[in-house]
Amino acid sequence: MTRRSLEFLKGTLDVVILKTLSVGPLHGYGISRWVRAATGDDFSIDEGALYPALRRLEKRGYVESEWGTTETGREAKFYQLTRAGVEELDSEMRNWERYVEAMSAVLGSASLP
Amino acid sequence: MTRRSLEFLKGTLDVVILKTLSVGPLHGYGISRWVRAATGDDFSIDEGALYPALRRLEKRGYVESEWGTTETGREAKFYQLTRAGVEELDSEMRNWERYVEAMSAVLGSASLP
DNA sequence: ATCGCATACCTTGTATTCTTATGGGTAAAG
DNA sequence: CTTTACCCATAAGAATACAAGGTATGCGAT
Repeated sequence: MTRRSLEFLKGTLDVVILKTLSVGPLHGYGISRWVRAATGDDFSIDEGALYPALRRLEKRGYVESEWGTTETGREAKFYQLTRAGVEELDSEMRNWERYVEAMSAVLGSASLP
Repeated sequence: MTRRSLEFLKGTLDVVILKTLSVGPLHGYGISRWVRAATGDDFSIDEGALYPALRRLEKRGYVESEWGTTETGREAKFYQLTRAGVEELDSEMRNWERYVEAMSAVLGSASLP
């Protein structure tokens, strides 16, 4: 059976991107591929969401960009985390964990027999 | 220290409401209180989100409403799950679990030392 | 008695963020 | 030479949550 890719819950894309960049500088397309691979196609970042998100993150000072050349010899804009970005990632990850706990508290409770 | 209430990720409010109603029929204010209690104030449903959400769910046939009287003698609109609502809850809960797994796959991976 | 508080409903406006659609361009592979 | 993979980007649209405000009732305390 075909497992459709999940839609992103609004607000979680940023932390996914930041986390991906915590491995090292990467360009948009690379981020997209990394995420898809890491999640077994469960997450597939649409480019219409990715590039605006990267600009958003840059505007907020969480990432910096620089044009460079990929391993395959193409021009690409490489993004890397700033110090503020590292802190933001840390903060958002804790937030996510707390969110999951809260959801568990609700969804895990007993319902009617 | 003060723990601010978490913002809802868009898309998860519905499943929280449906789950709350799976315990039994309840009115809006009661849902709000139940959720706050169950999550230790981590989730606090804003009324500007709750009532539109209930209408949305009713429009989609996942809940039905009926005016009644609360234990405290007030008029209140009681909502209860429909059969379709039960299925939707089930579906959304599985979806949520899959989402958490995908997020774990990303956030749990090793980053730079 | 009346004041405030908790209870209960609702609407409007605003902001954010994702999706869908669309567009451009280069290089490698079939 | 045509398709696939690589790479960037914007615009229109939908969806949803938040903020803020408004209405009204019953109850306990002053």
